[in-house]
Amino acid sequence: MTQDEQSTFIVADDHPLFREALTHAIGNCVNGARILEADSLATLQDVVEANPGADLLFLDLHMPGVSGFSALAYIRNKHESLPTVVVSAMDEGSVIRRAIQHGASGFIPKSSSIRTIESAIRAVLEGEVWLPEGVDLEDGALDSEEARTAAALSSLTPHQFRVLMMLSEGLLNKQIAFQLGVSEATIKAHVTAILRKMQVTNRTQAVLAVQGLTAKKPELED
Amino acid sequence: MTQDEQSTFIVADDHPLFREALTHAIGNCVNGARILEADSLATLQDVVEANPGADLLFLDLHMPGVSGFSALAYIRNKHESLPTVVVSAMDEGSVIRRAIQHGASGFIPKSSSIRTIESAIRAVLEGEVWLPEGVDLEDGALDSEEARTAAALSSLTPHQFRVLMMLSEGLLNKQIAFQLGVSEATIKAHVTAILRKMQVTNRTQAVLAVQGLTAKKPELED
DNA sequence: TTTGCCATTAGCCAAAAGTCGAATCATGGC
DNA sequence: GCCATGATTCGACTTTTGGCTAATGGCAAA
Repeated sequence: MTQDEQSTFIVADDHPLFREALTHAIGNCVNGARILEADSLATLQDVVEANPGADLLFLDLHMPGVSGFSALAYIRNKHESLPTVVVSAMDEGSVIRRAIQHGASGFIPKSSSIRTIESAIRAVLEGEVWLPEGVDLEDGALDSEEARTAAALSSLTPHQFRVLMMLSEGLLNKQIAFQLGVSEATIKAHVTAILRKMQVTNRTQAVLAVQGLTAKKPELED
Repeated sequence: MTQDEQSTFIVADDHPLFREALTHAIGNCVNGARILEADSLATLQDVVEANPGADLLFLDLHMPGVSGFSALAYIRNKHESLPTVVVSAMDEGSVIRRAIQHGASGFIPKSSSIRTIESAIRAVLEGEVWLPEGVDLEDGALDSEEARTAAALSSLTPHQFRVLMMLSEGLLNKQIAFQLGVSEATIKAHVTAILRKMQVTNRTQAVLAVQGLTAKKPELED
């Protein structure tokens, strides 16, 4: 139990090479950093739950098991004390803006140089919000529909969230049950709870709500 | 049966004011144009089916009953002789590119001036592909997943397509049956045919495929 | 006219989805 | 230690889905 003072970082990305690069960058910024890696939604949840006091999470928007802002919205609302930096290959302004609106402390395009990444890490560790050059946030309002979905997501338990992500892949209850190693009855119970919390009446509507958090165009009004 | 030589235009947009503006613009470009209007998927289908020889269709990407490129892909593949110009408030390059890839003969941002719109109409009537200034198409390849979905959509009958769009709103068979004024058995027959043609095994997967045609980000690879 | 295709419906059946109530288990507070 | 809370689990039951067969009428092309 000799718990020392070192910082803990979580790197969630399904690309091993990129995880390594990020790990290096972190090492260059912080001495003796403890770095935990996750390459899927399942491991990410395990790591986050097991390390509530982690100092910073690096989160890719696209990993096995989740896509879009679902994981960001879920984790940010569940663990408000865990600053999260989004790391993504999509560097369009609208994606960056939404990431910040969902609570990200920064946004690092995957095309960034090591030098840039390191300065981003340093900035975020000091409590700043780091953005790529040339990006400003203008209005800070999240689409109300999207905000409602994000709030609903954050009310889900870890298992429920994972089940919802699997529903969003079009899987049957039976398939989900098999993959999670529980009975179909358990999945049904989870689904019922999900539908209730998301205020929808069937799985298709739940999936549609989640899809609204997947990277998409801002729909301009006329 | 005194069929004269006048041109027929179809304007599909749920915004009456914009339909009127477009109608005016068309009138300024073509003498004695016959203009048919549609404000929803249902009326659009009726008009298109009833006027197979129409000369040009103006199609909004967002109307009651459809969203995204579904209607464009469906109509373009069903009625290849009907040139279609997409009219949309979303004027990002990726949206324009995909519209053209789905067979549009042009793209008119709703923010365009009357003058611009008229020159667009003239260009398209002469067989050109009209784009906003500063947009070029670069590569012309449609995402293969998206192309497969588009092909599947075009194999649907009009009723099947409408049912699929209603599935995509999360409606029950019973609700769809009520709205269309037919029995639930009919809807079930349609759904079965839809699943077969789209090569999926349940309605959620069908809806996910359609969602892939809704405006979304190009997912960059790393 | 004959031949398809489409739309419509019914009926039957198996599978999947969704609801309810209840048992178990862990965890944190008193 | 004990209790309350909430997460997870599950079986039983009802509703919805989806597949299959079969029959009807309309409509358009060969």
